[in-house]
Amino acid sequence: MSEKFYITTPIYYPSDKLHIGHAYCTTAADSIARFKRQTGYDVMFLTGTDEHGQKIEKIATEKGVSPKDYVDGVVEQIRALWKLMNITNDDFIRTTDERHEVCVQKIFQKLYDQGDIYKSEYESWYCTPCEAFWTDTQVGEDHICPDCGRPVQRVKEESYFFRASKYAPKLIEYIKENPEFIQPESRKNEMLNNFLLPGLEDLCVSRSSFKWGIPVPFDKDHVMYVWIDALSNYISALGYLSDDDSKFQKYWPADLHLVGKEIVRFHTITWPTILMALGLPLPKRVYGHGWLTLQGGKMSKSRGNVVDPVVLVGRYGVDAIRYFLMREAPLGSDLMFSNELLLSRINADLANDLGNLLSRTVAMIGKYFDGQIPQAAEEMPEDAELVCTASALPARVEELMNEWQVSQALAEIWKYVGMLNKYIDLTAPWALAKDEANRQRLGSVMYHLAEGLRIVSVLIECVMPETAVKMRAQLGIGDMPELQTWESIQSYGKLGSGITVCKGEAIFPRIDIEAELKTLEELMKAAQVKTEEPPQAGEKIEEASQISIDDFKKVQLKTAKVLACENLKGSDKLLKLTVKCGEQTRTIVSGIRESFSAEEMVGKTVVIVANLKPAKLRGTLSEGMILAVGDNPSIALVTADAEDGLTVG
RNA sequence: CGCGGGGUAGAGCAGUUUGGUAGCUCGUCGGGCUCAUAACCCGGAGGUCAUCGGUUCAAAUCCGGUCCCCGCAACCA
Repeated sequence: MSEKFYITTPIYYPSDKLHIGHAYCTTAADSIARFKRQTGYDVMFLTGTDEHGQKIEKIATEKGVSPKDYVDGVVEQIRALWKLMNITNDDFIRTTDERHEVCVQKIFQKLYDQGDIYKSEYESWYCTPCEAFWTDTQVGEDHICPDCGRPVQRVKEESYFFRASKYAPKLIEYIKENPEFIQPESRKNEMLNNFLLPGLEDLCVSRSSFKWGIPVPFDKDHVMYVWIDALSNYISALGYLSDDDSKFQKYWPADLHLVGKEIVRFHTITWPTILMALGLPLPKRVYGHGWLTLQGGKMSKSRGNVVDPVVLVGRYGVDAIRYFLMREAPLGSDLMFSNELLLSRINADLANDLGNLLSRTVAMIGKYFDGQIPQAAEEMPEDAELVCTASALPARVEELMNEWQVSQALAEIWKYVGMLNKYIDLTAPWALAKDEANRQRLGSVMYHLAEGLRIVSVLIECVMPETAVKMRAQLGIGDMPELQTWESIQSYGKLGSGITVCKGEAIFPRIDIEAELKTLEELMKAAQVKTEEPPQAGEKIEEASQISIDDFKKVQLKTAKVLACENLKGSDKLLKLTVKCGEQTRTIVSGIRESFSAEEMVGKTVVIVANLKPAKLRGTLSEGMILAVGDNPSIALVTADAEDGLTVG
């Protein structure tokens, strides 16, 4: 019976659609899960969504739908994203699943019954108009609501608390005795010095200020606060405390909780103390991965600098994106993202090194041997190094993958790809082909290239599953599963001769980076409503890249009449406009308040970009963009002396 | 002095644990090759390793001071 491996991602908060940072974490987990399966483990890979809480309740209310309907919609998008990214999770847990709610209520009850949960008072700041609670740091020294800017009041709320403090000494001991538990290592010290050693406070685990949560079983006025609800997903999904807990018996404790570095704390302190109270073993490892950063800063919805994975996958294919995410930086450190880095990585590693290697190999086998992979003959010195590297590679990759060094593993594989390219130069097959006497040698060279590529296809499969398939199709081994297993690359030379290769399309077409950067910039802009800051004059002018009429037609410009307009609360630059565009009315948020008052906007007929992807600005969904010229505070509007709802063009 | 991470060639990073000729990828310049996706291969240029001081025969690496960047501080992965 094979050994089990249980890996999880965090459950994501479906307040909005996910961005590439979430995709990063899930792709990493997926690559590791696939690798474990490949090397013979019985894998359980879990991801899901954390759907309760005040924030979701509020967003749903604003949109006029029930919280459940709202999250149902977002969750569908998330599932679609994982499908698009080729994520092979074995289960998808939602905290609104009945199985989860039942389980969590049992856990809560159990902790209460054994005296680990007690009733007390929770003191914080409250903003009455926003109906929101805030922490000391959130309200700042001035005690101002971070949302609406109005003063907040100090209030006390009755809450249930979990006796986390009781388990702190035991946890400190555990962390010290299990240095592998928190990774990377630097996080361990952070947790100990920052939170555990100074003394752990008990945890507020219920709220009565909002309703969108799992009810506390013995107190109708309270719903559970995030901690027990969300963290328990890792065991509720396995059927803990249910009629059938066979999965729990089999897979718990988790082998790896892969989490973002900002939630390491909850996974290495909160979660373990809950597990200790339940008398359950702790996860073997919690790994805090880094973030995707943009221009040195963190990507976040509120900064409006999110990168949409769907756009990128649509343009370059899922494997290119998966490769970039896994290759560009070690899992533990931050990963700098820019379009330029992405494109140059795709070109250099995937198009030039790997894609071109496959292409030239298959072409030469076609040209010199009618497409039949020849036999390897006598081994020459230059072959030996290749064979030696290839033979050692699987073990090396396995070692690195087992330390979650996906990036390093890929680097090792690419060293071998580099060697194969160099091997072609060294052996100069085109020269060998000129003399029939070299036919055996030529065949040998072709064989080593084909076998090398087969091995690479197996090694990269966990990160680039589609590419592995494409490579094998071209190598003519697509329908030979025995040549695709991890086992099959343990010894060099499993590839038989006489197999017919099949020249196909370039697996990674080379990208014209300069042109593509411009295109991408446009796409990203389109996906991300322009807001407060219009481009600085003079900065962006350069020569605008030329576009075709078809490109232009993609932008739907329409006339729209401003029916109503108000200042957007919480902002000093934005106006919220309600416009009529033909049959429909829509809301548009625009950063023109420094130039126009709300009153003077009403009644104007302006030109809008009608098919701009909606985006949220200061909490309000903006469904379009108003065209204007110049900079604040002297913007001029592009107005039209015409009906609303007409197409401009 | 809240805690943690970082400052190494034009860009992104490794090297710091166990001091001893500063390395990788991209870019750039020159050469080679023509099987291949203007790709591949070879070579060159480019760094006072943030800064000041200390220890040492020897410091990117150890110690201390200063400056700057980033993250965490009850939940944006």
